[in-house]
Amino acid sequence: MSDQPKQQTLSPLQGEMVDFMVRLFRLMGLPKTIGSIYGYIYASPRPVSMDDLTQALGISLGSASQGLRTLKVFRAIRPAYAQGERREHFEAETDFQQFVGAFLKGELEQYIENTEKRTERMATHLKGLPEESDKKFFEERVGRLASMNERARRILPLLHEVFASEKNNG
Amino acid sequence: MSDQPKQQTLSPLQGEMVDFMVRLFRLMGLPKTIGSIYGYIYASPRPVSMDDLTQALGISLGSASQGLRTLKVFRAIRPAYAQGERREHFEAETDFQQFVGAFLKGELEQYIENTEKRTERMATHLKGLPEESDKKFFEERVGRLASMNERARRILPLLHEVFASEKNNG
DNA sequence: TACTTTTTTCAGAAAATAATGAAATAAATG
DNA sequence: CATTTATTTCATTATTTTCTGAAAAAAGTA
Repeated sequence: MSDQPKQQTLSPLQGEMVDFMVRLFRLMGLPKTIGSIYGYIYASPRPVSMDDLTQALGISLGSASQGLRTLKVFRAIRPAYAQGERREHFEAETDFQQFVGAFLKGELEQYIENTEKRTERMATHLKGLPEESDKKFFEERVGRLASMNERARRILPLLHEVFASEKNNG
Repeated sequence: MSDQPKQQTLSPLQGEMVDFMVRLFRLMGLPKTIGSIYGYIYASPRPVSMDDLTQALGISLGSASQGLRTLKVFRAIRPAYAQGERREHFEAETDFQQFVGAFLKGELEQYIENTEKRTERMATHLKGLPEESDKKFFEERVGRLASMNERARRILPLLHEVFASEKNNG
C-alpha cells in the first residue's frame, strides 16, 4: 500500500526527545505511554498517524487511541492533513509552555478549591470543641492550614506568568 | 500496662487533618501512609509513639516504622520526650512550608539538572545530522527544549520565596 | 447499500507501587 | 547478662495503575 515505508525505529535524537517528554509528562502525573506519544509526534517532521505510533513505539492500538484522546483534550496535539492519506494524522502543539501551564494550573486550582472547603469544615468542628480539649492547640493548627492554602491561592496567578510567554523570557 | 488509655479513634477534626495531609503529601508523590502518619502527629496535642500510630490509623508496624523514617529524613517530625515513657515519641514540625518547599525544590533541581544533560546530548546528535534530514526542523525543536529548561532553571529561586517565610506573607 | 478500513471502548492481563507481618536486630531494664 | 520490650528490615501479599487486544462502532469507499 504505502510506497514510502514509514520509519520503524527512532533515531538517537528522536529517542532522547521521547524520553524528555516521558519525563515531562510524568511530572504532570501522566503515564509513560502518553508522554512517549507526544514525544514521538514532537520529534516527527511530518504528521503522524496512529499506526505510525504503534509501529514506532511498540504500543497497542488501545493505548495509542486513548493517549491521542488525552493529548487532544490538553491541546498538546492537533489534527493535520497528510497528502492523500486516509488516516487521521497529528502534529505537535509546540508551545507546550501553554498546555503544561494550563494543566498544572487546572490541577492546582482544583486542589486549592478542595482544600478551602476542607479548612472551612475544620473551622466548623472547632466551634463545637469544649475549651478544655486542647481547643487552643487545634485553633492554631487549623489557622496554619487555612493560611497556607490562602497563600497558595495568591501564588496561583504567578504560575501563569511562568509558562505563558516565550516573548518576554526566551 | 498503661493507666491512661490512649485514644483509639480520631475526632472528626483530626480526621480532616489527616486527610489534608494525605492530599498534601500525595502532591509530593508520597504514599498515603506517610501523609496519614504526619497528619496524625500534626493533629496530636501531645507527642506520639509508633504504637499510637498503628492503633489510631490501623497501619502495620512496618509501615509506621518506614513512614517515620521518611518523615525524619524530611525533617517533617522531630523526636520529643514524653514523661516517663520508654518508647520514642514524635511531634510535628509545623513549619511545613519549610519542608514541603525544600522537598519540591530538591526534586525540581534534580529534574532540571537531568534535563540539561539530556539537551546537551541532543545538541551533540544534532551535529552529526546531514543537512537534508530535516536538520532545520530538529534544530528548532532542540532549541525549544533547551530554552524551556533554561527558563525553568531561572524560575527555581522564586520557589524558595513562595514557601520560605511566614513573616512576610502570613 | 454492502464492504473495507480505521478508531474507540472496555474487560481482563500485566506491571508498578504500597503495605503487611514475622524474623532479626537493637535498646532498655532489673 | 539474661530477659523483656521496642524498632527495623525485607520477602511476600495486596492494591492501584497502566496496558492490551478483541469486539463494537464509526467512517470511508465503491
